[in-house]
Amino acid sequence: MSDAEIDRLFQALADATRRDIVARVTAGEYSVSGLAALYDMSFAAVQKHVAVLERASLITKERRGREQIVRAHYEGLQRARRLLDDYEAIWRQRAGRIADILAEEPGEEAGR
Amino acid sequence: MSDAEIDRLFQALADATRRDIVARVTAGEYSVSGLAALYDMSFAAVQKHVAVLERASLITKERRGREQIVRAHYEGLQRARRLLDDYEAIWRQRAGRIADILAEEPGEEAGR
DNA sequence: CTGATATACAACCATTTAGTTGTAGGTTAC
DNA sequence: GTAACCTACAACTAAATGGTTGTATATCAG
Repeated sequence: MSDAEIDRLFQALADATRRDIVARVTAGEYSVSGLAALYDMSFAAVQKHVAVLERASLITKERRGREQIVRAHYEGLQRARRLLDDYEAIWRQRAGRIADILAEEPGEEAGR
Repeated sequence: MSDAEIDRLFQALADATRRDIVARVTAGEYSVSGLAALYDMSFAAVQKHVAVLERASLITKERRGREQIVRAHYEGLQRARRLLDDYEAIWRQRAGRIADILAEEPGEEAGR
């Protein structure tokens, strides 16, 4: 996963409207206009938010007649969560090292 | 946790340099200038990235003499991860509902 | 005290973002 | 076919972002 992809992923999540869209389409299906009706902004603005989420692989669109059905793309969300898990792993690793150092007998060279 | 706080959290993670800073200060201690030496940009630019991470509660700074020591703030990272966990919970809930619907006996009113 | 180091912050610039309105192209209903 | 609806996209604006340089302040070494 490239830096640019990860950038897009977190950038997409850094907006309350977009997070709400993700939550809603995760729970059920919505058309773009169905989503647009929920927010106090223009259709075009919501359409742009949907486009940002799509580029971030957090949702997918599928045409059904004249509507475009928006669905959550579970994998995108999973990838974001795994990245944060990786940071937590680094943290736990460090916590383990500190515990090791503290467990060393006093008088020994702690840094060696 | 307010929308603005969550915005700041994900926004802070949406930059490769800042993610690298988080990873490094999670593994060990760095001063601001110690971090700045790692990247091909001005000290002031790195300082700004550190400020963004601090406002997002992903790191803390502590003055030690003339240096400012940067440390990871585990709680901030945890909060981000929990938010993504919440989305996954919504997903699983939906997956459960779908399984329930599929499990209903054919002939019953599925929508009722 | 002087000089070097570490940080903070203001001012500026280019680019991106989040919103708007307007226009155009398909699809459905009648 | 015509009207209504859904979507796409261009063009514009205001504000935020990511970078720069320059200046000021505090700390440490000698």
